[in-house]
Amino acid sequence: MKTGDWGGGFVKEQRHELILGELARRGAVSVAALAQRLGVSEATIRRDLDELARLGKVHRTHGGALSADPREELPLNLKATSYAAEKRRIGLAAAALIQPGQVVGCSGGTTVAHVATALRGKRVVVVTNALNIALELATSEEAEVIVTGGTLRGRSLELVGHVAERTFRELYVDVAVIGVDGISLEQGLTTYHLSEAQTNRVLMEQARQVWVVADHSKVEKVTPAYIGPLSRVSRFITDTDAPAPFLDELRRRGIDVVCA
Amino acid sequence: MKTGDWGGGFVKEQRHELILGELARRGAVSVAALAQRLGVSEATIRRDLDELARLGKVHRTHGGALSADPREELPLNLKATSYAAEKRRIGLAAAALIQPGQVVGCSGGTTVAHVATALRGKRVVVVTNALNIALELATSEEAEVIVTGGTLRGRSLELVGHVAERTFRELYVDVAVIGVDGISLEQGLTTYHLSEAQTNRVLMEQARQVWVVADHSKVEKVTPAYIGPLSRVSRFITDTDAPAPFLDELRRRGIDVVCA
DNA sequence: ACGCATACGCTCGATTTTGTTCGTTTTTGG
DNA sequence: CCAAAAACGAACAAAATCGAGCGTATGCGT
Repeated sequence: MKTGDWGGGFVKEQRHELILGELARRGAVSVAALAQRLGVSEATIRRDLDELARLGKVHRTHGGALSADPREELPLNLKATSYAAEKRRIGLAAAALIQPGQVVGCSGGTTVAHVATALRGKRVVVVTNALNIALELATSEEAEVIVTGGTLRGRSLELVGHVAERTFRELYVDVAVIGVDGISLEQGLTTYHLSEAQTNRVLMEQARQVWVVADHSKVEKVTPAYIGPLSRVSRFITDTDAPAPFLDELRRRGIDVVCA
Repeated sequence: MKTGDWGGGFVKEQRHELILGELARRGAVSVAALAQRLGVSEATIRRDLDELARLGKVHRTHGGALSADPREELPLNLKATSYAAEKRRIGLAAAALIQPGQVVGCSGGTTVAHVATALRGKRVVVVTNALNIALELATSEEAEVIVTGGTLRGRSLELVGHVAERTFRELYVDVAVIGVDGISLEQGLTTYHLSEAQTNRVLMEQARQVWVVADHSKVEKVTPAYIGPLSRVSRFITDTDAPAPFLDELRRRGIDVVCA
């Protein structure tokens, strides 16, 4: 088999990652759909599912599987997130722009988690209100991690509320890396949940520079909760599929745009 | 080696660098693709991958390799902990004694993590300084989780320091569930790390009741850092292999002993 | 120059993985 | 409740991959 071109040739473990990712996002998968999506026979998918079931990671059903371990639904498995490749590049690009010794504030979200992964090995201080970001850096010898504390917001693993905001206010950060669910010329930065938006806003206020990271699917999208205006953003890091006109307009407004 | 080539002549270290780079970028590599890309035989790639695997830098698979996930070293997989069965029973027993609506403070440690797992589905408020405990409850619809914040202490996933202690002091908990590395009649409660001991002590001070959970291997053991005296403990929950004389002495001192 | 160590490619039998076929079980839809 | 359709599991065959052994080349020190 010729592997290595694009995403056609997967080894078993990659399929498992993808299956778990699909499961984390949708909660259920079907044998037929996975077989087609991954370009392998249904027998192979059944064997994969059986193996994952033996490991207790999925709950097998007729025609597919359900997620078994509730923790699998958490955004901890970075390889399994949507646009994982793009986000990885974004993370690497963002981390490369961080100077040693700087204090970096990180909001939640899987894109920011990729930034955190790329920050491992760099001598930095990371302040975050997201447990998945803290977890990414927990095994780093170099990075120091400060968690804000706060009330845990279920699936997103973000800490919000009075405790989180107060801790953020006690600290000044060189760079705030903000993950958003929508970035729009008209509506600015938005996310899905009000409490997270509020916490992010506090982080932005404490930062010398505000960097926004988001894959192209977030561009020109507006979600319910308003975080802040584009005027506070000093840099936007996205992938190469982001529409050029949008990026040009950002540049015209003085924002440094990076395409990874 | 034929050095006269183009860029195809790599020495081992260069290949290793390139493999790790590719792995960091894509998350997975295949033997065949690497062999073609680097212009060497597949046998050489296998040797490279085996060597990198011995160094713990990659995770070997059939047909290629995945980037070694450093998160696997974290105490997140409860089933893989030592004395998992005993700890699970301890967790269930402890959780059964918690009343709905109570506020529970949880320290770190895998035994306490099992308590947290058993608390999922109960309507309680959990205050904790340990990320693994917060994660166990993140998907719970019933339990509310408050994380103290603080400086992340590497592998143990505990938050310590000024922020953690201040948040604890702001709250009163009905029950503090403390995990210890040693419990001794003479030396009281001990753990391995001073900072964690200090944080646990603050939690104990804020609790109406202090429960200690530990499997039998911790009994009559003393570890470097002192947490507090047995006199503050109101209940000790352990497994059935704990030595009876020790438990009798605890009972004599007015501690409620539960063997799960 | 010689010997030695290291790195590499090649071959070949063993192992793992995958696809296919076929009889059986489960689900679905009257 | 019954029959068609879908899904399953087991068995087998083909392909890919692996590991080990062996020979060769290159570099290095004596």
